[in-house]
Amino acid sequence: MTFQALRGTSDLLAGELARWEAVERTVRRLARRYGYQELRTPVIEDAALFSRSVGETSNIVQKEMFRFEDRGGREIVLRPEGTAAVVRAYLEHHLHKTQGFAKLFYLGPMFRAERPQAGRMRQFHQFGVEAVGSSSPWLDAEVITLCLEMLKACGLTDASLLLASMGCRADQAKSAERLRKRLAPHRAELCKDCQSRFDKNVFRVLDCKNPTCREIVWSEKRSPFVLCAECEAHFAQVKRALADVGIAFNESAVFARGLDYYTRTVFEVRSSRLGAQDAVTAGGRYDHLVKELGGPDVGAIGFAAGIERLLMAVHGGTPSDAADDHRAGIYVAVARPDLLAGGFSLVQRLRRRGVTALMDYEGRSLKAQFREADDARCQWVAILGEQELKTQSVTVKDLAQGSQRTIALDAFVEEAAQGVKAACHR
RNA sequence: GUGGGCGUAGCUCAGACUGGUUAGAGCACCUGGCUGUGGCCCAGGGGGUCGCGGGUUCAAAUCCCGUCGCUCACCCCA
Repeated sequence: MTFQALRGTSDLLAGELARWEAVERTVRRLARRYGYQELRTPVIEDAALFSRSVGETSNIVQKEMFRFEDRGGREIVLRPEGTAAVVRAYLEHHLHKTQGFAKLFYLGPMFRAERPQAGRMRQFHQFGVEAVGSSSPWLDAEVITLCLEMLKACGLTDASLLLASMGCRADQAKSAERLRKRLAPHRAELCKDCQSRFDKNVFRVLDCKNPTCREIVWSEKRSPFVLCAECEAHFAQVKRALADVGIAFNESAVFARGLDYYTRTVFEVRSSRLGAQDAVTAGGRYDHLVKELGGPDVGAIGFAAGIERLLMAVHGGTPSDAADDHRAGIYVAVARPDLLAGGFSLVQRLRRRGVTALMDYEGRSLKAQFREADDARCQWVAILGEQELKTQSVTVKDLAQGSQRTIALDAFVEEAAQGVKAACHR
């Protein structure tokens, strides 16, 4: 009986992890540059948090949450997204009272019980940014700019930004009504899914792939979306601010986010280097969520980016072992198995002085030890043999140059430790 | 939840259509040539319930059925 990682989950090994760490470093560096502070929330939350925020009728809540009952009969879920939890924490720690406005970012795993495919995992990872407590359009521009800067700094070169405004709640109701009125005469012709979408969430009919549905939707040229004067002004300001800092975008009237909390500005960043799941980032304003979760009536905006998708778009299928010429560290090789004790005390002396040091404990041939030193990309091999033992010295070979010399043991340890210190000051 | 493709060595894959001696290759790994020296070369070696279960047959990696897994797509989304 052998075990394997659950469907839609995966292990990350050293080579791949280097890329993840680079993304995490970049995200933290840029987030702080823009004044956002890291927040870590639990992976499990009260199920109601998401049904209330993301929406009872949303796909995520209806069929994609990992849900279970704990011993006290509480409904628990593995978080399917980050925004609701951030707002929950914002309120739980009274950030609305102590600082009013909070700029937060997070990084971590999310869970959705979907059928896996390219760019879609059951446990996937996101980094995200949330600015909670303001309705300023400048903040929309800041968040979108930060998002693009992060993606670019991570190496994404073909990001395309899609921008739209869903309007306020009143606008959405009006738009929905207009759309329903337009579709009503053709209701019987719509596909089965759209029949139910008509009542549940009409906007979803707009991105139906069914040819008949498409034809009906597009038969009227005028957009079903209406924006009130305030929302129109807000959106115009966002677009102006983005243009001022040189951010290019495509405006699209027909994409609407499938999460109920979105209002006004919504955006998505896609990459052409991805398959069917081409959204690397999505986000938008959620001006009523804080209040709906029991807080004050303040606006907020944020986004979440999929790390797996980002890495896929940046590196494609390139293997990650990145065998560069960089060599570092010392491999201690012993000429005979009975010298293992001397070798072990030498690697420990080196490690305690901050030097990377490796050795083989199997008592293998020098040839095998050298091969391993080379595979591990060590810079030097320090040989301990009979001759060295007699004179309390080591023979040190530079693997890149092939040169070799014998020096006193204590002097060697000192030299190696100084070398590390020098490298740190550089 | 629905469809397509694929499961043979650690990895990438031949072999399958036209069942037939001990199931192969390359890479990786180990050992030796070079008894105190890496990369290159040469020689040798270890490693496989052919995903699993059943059926057909004298005989199944190969044909049939089922099942599990992976993968891509739909849906939806990061």
